[in-house]
Amino acid sequence: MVDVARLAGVSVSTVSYALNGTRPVSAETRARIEAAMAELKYTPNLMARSLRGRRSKIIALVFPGQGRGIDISSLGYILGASDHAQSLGYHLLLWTTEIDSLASLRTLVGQGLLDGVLLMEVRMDDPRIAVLTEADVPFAMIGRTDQATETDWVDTDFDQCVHDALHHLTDLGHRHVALVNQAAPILEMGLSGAIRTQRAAQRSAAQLGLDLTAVTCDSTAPAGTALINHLLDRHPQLTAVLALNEQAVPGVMAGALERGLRVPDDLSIVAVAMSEQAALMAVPAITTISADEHEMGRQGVEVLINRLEGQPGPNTQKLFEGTLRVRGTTGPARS
Amino acid sequence: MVDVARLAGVSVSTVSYALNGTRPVSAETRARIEAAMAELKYTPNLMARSLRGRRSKIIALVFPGQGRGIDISSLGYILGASDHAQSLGYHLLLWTTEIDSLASLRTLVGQGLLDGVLLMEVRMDDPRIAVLTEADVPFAMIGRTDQATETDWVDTDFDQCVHDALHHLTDLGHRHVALVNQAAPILEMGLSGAIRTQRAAQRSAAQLGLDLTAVTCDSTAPAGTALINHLLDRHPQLTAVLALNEQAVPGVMAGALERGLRVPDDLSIVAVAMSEQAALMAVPAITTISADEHEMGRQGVEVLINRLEGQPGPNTQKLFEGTLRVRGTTGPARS
DNA sequence: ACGTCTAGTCGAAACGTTTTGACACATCGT
DNA sequence: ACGATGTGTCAAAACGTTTCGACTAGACGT
Repeated sequence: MVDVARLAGVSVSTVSYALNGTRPVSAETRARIEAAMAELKYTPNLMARSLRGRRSKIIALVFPGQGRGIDISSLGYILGASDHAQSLGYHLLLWTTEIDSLASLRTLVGQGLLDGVLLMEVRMDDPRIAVLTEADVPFAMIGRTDQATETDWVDTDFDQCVHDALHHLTDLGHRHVALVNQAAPILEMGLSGAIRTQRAAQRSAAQLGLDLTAVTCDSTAPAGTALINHLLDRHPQLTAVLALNEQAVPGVMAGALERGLRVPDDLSIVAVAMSEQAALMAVPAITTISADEHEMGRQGVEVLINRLEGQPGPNTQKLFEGTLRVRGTTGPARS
Repeated sequence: MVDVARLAGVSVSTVSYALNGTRPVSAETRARIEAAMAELKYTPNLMARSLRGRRSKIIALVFPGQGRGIDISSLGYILGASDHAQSLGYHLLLWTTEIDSLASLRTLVGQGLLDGVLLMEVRMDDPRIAVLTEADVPFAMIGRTDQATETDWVDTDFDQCVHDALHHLTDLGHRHVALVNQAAPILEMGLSGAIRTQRAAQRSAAQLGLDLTAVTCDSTAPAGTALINHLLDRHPQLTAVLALNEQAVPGVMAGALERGLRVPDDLSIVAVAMSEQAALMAVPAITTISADEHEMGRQGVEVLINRLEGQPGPNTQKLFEGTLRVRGTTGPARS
């Protein structure tokens, strides 16, 4: 920058003003400065800028992805967030350590590297919020806590998803439905989507007069297979499955087939919050109800950056309705 | 840091020495400093450190993920890289803009924010290398270019994968095999894995006396379905498919089933570089040959950071063999 | 003709570290 | 008893920006 200033015959501060428009600069001076920058291939140093200006244009996406295995929908969120961050001129740091490691989160935000944080895999009572509040780091969430009034978030409308899914099944004549949720440890630690789905399913089932059996299932295809076998042994009257477990669903289908059941003739399946891609990979393609993950990731970043740059204002909270896509795994209940 | 120094009754430089071990500090002084740091909840500021020390401990993972849709194996690489970066004390920046946008890459590395770059989706002749070399930014690749002697990389051994896969099919009596590769634009732009697979397949087929039909296919299940129909119309003698297209494979299976063909009895399928998870989601589970993506992502970071911190030395280049996992989609050729 | 405003520019201080050179003191081999 | 070596500490310079206060010159209203 000193070189640019010298070459353009102005002071460094003038170069800075030309760069940021902080103060007016005459047209001819600006032209000389720009020429000098081009000639020297000058790019502003982000570290110095951040150090002085105490804003780094870096946000972190906190994604403790290990507990659940890898699902495609997660990648959708991540890519959506990353794309949008870049288009808004931000850098996206990916932080994948386990959710319980609060110390590492504290260190991360303490380093003064981040302008803000976007939280994924939110729990109903999420200890990370205290850490971030204490460190005074702005944040937003993809997902929401139990009392989520004072925070910014985007989330899937699980109530609506579950209700519409169960409604769909009821319309087809199903009366006995199993909810295949995430793995037990995940429910125990209170992952928001899993808990909300559970609650919504119980509520909707009661309302629709359905018999609902709620079970947990590890996030692997084999676990799904084992589970559906166990489930059908115990509850032979079951004709439908509502699943919040992208990875177990194919296993459930496989298990049903192995038992000689046809999908959807003998067993209907509808998956909540499963990605399009995963749904289309199965044969038959899976009936799903979910919100667009890419868009949600995008909006998460949008909300966060709005908080960073906008005036204080009230919290932004966006609920995304899922669209029911009836594909090949739901049909009339066998009589 | 000034506060810590004051509280501990030493100078800032001494605090710095205690922090980094740059110079000896007496045990009692160190204890006082540590107490002061704890009391003040001091965390070193990364921006200042980077500005002065000209190393940021930030690396970027350049992952132009949009061209191909989203596949699970990609997420494996990303998570592997992210985990390992963190365990080595680095931050991982995710950069997802399109591969052709060299200008944006130039800007990124020009900002002096990055210690190094890890490149994914490498082309046989990759223009990004020139950009990085010119900007004098250390880099490593997951994948490799055509003449990859002067660079650091980790890559799947596509030759071995393809050869073993075709060998497996030959052993089962297959003589007429189709190679279902990535989408045409991806091959045209020279994506390394796709090109290598193509070449290796042709070479191995010739060697094994196989009749090989190589085709491209968009990365979606429906495209796979359309393709296999077209393919079987034209080449009814086909009994096996070798695929490098995680997302099309389920579509290929579905298409075959719709035609009344059984898998693997009438059509065998083996997928190259498909993730475990995707393979297990299908029914029957898909026979694959692939390297561990998580481990490769990990090693990519390892190699990069080794270059950053180690002495100059020769280039590190690691080829990962794929392991053949025979599952439910390969069987004896129908006679 | 006088103060007031705005455009345009500059020099210097600040952001929070690391690193350099210098110094004091003790230990050691001869 | 003497230089050499090693340990422990400090003050100050640097890293590359942004921003503050100050200044000039012209325009404007009265």
